[in-house]
Amino acid sequence: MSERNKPAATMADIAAAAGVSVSTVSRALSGSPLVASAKVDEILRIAREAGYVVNATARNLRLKRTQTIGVVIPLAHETGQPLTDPFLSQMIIHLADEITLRGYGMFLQKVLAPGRDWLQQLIGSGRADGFIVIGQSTERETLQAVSDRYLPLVVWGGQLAGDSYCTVGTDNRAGTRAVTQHLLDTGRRRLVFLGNPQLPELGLRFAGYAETLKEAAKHDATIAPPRSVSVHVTANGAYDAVRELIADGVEFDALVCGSDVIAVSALRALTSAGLKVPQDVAVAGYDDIPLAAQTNPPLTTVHQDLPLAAGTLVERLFRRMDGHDLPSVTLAGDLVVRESTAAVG
Amino acid sequence: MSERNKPAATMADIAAAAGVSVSTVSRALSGSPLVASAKVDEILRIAREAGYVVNATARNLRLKRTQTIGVVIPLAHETGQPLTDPFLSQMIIHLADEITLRGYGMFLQKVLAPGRDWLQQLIGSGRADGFIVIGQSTERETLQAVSDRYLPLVVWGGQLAGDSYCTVGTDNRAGTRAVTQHLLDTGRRRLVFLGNPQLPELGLRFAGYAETLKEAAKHDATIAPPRSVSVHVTANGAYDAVRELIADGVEFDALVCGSDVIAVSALRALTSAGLKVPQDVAVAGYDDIPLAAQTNPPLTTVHQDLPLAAGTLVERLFRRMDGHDLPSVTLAGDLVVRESTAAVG
DNA sequence: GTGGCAACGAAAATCGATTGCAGTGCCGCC
DNA sequence: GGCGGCACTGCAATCGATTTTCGTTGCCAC
Repeated sequence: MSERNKPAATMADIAAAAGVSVSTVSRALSGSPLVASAKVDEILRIAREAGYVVNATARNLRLKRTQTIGVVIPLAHETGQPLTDPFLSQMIIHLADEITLRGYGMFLQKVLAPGRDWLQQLIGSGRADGFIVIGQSTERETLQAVSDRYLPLVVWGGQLAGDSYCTVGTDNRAGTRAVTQHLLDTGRRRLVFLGNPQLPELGLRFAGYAETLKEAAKHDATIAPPRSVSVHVTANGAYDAVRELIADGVEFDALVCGSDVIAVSALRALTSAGLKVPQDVAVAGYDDIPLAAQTNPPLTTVHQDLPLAAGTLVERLFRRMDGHDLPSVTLAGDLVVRESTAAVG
Repeated sequence: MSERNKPAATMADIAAAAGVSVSTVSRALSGSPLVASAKVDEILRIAREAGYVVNATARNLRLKRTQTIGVVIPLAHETGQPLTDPFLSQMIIHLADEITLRGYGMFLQKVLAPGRDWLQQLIGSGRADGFIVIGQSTERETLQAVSDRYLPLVVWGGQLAGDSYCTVGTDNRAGTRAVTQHLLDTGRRRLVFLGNPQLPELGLRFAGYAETLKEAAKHDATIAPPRSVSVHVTANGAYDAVRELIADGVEFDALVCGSDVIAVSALRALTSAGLKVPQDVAVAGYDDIPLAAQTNPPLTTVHQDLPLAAGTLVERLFRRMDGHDLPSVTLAGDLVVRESTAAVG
C-alpha cells in the first residue's frame, strides 16, 4: 500500500542506473545495432527489474503516430439512447479483434450530441491514426466535408449516391428487394415497411422494398402500394407502432422490418394482439443477429457477414492510412428464409 | 485532394496568426481569466477559422493524464477465439456509455496472449488514467500482483476468497443456488452442470450448484451427485458436449448451464437428439441475454442488470482514481423462471 | 608516430502543449 | 512626480520519449 502511486520510472532513471545516456537506453530498447550487445543486455536487465515501460504518450508525441484506431459511434438521431442493438455491439467486438491483430489499440468514442465539428475535433485531437465511423446517422454532410481533406477514414453503412467518402456495407437495397420479392412470391399482397426511412441505412432498405412493390404492382393490381411506418429506436418503439397500426385498422399481411431488433419487437406486438405469425402476418427482419434464429417463429432476415465486414473495414482503413485512396465496397447480404415468412397453408 | 494530409495547425501557428505568444493562446483556449477578453475573442475566432484543435497527445504528456479509461479483455483461456458472447459485448457498450457520460474516452484492448507482464505493460504505458478488466480469466495472480501497487483498477467478475483486488460482479454462487433449488423444487433429480469450472466465474457457479445438490441429497437419496461437463467456448462447444453426454448414455433430467450461450447451444443439441425441453430435460442458463427470452422454449436464467453493473464498475473506478480504496461489490442476480424449466405435467 | 576509419555514446533539438515567474505598462493616489 | 498595484503578456522550463549531429575513442596500417 505504501508503494502505491509512486511516480513511474522514466528512461532517464534507467539511464542513470545503467550509467549511460538516455539515447543509449532508447536505442537498446528499440533494438538498434548502434549499441554494444553486452550493454544492450545490461540495460534490458535493469529495465526489466525496474518494471520500466516506455511512456506511450511521450513516444506518440515524438513519433506523431499513436498505434491506435478510433472507432466512433455518432448517435444524432436518438440522443441519449443507449446503443444496445446486438448487431452494432458485435460489430465493435469484431473490429476490436481485427485491430488488435494488427498490433493497434482501439479508441472507442460515442458521440452523444454531435456538434458542428465533432469529427474534425476528434481527428484534430490526434488521438488516433485513423478512424472508423459506425453508421452515417444524420451526419452525411459532416463526413463528406471531412473526407475531402482526411484520408484515413472509413464508414460503415450503405453507399449513397453523391457521397464521396469511403463506405463499407452490405447492399441494403438489394437486401430488401430480395425480402420483398420473397414475400410476394409466397402470396403476400399488403406489405408494410417498419422503420424510419430518414436514416441512410433504412432509407435504402425502404427504397428496395418500395421499388420492388411498385414493379410488381404493374402486373398485379391486388398488391397494395408501399407504406412505411416510422419507429423509434427505443426498446418498445416498434411494439407501440405495430399496436397502433392494428388499432387504426390498417390491413396488412406482411411486415418488412428495417432491422431484426424492430422485427423481434413487432413479433411480440402481433402475438400480444392475437395475430399469428406467419399465418396472419409474415415478418421479416434485417441483420441476422443471433437472436433471429431463436425467435418464435424463427425470423426470415438478411444475413450480414460480420467478421467479413469488420475485416474489410479495417483492411480498407489500413490501406488508406498508407496513402491509398480506395473506393467504397458493397458486401453481399444473403436472404435467409425461416418460418416467420412461411407461405400460408 | 491537394489539401489532404497537410500538417495540422499547432498552437504556435495560431499564436503567430494572432500576433501573441503560445502561452496566451493556451490560456485563451482554456478560458483563463488572465487574458483580456477582447483578445480571447480574437484568438478563438482565428483558431476556429483555422480549424485548430488542441493536440491531445501533447496535452496528455504535459498534464500527465489522458482523460481515457482502459478496458481490457484478457483471453487466456481461449486464445484466438473471437469474443462473441453477447453479454460481454453488451457490457462493453454500456461501459462506453458510462465513460462517455463522464467526459472520458475509452481505450479498448484485447489481450490475445497474456505474457507475464501484460497488465503492468498496459498500465505502465500510461495510455489511460484507470483500467477496467473484464473477466478474471486465468489471470488472478497477475491482477493480485498489480493491485497491490496500482489503485485505479476494477475487475468485472465474481469475488473469490483471497483476492484483494476490487471486483464488481453478481453473486454467482447464489445465482446457481437459486437455479438448482428451483429445479429440485420442480421435480428434477439428476442435474448436470455444463461449463468449465476452472474459470473463476464458472467455478463459483458450479460451487453454488454443487453445494445445493449435496445439501438436498441429505434428505433425498434419489438426487444424483453433482457432475460437471467441461465445455469449449467455441460456437459448438456445448452442442458437442451434450451430444456426447447423450451418446455416453448418461442419465439426466436437467442441465444447469454456466451461461446463456451454453444453454442455447445445449437446447439445440437436445432438440436435434429428439429430446423435449422441458418435458424430458429442463435447461437453465445464466446472464439473461436478450436472446434468452426468445428461445424455444424461453430460457430460465439468472438476470444480471447490465446497466447497473457497468455503472457500478465505472463509478468505483472513478472513486479509486480519486484515491479511495473501495472494496469489492456484489450485485444481486435474479432468478427468472421461464418455460425451459417448467415442471413436468 | 600519425592518418584514417570504424564504432560508440553523449548532447541537444524536437514533438506540442501548460504554467510558474518575471516583467511591462498604465492607472490612481498621495 | 513618484510609487504601489493591477491587469496583462511573454519567456522559458517542463512533460518523456526519439533521433540527428557531432565528438571521442580505439585500433590498424603504413
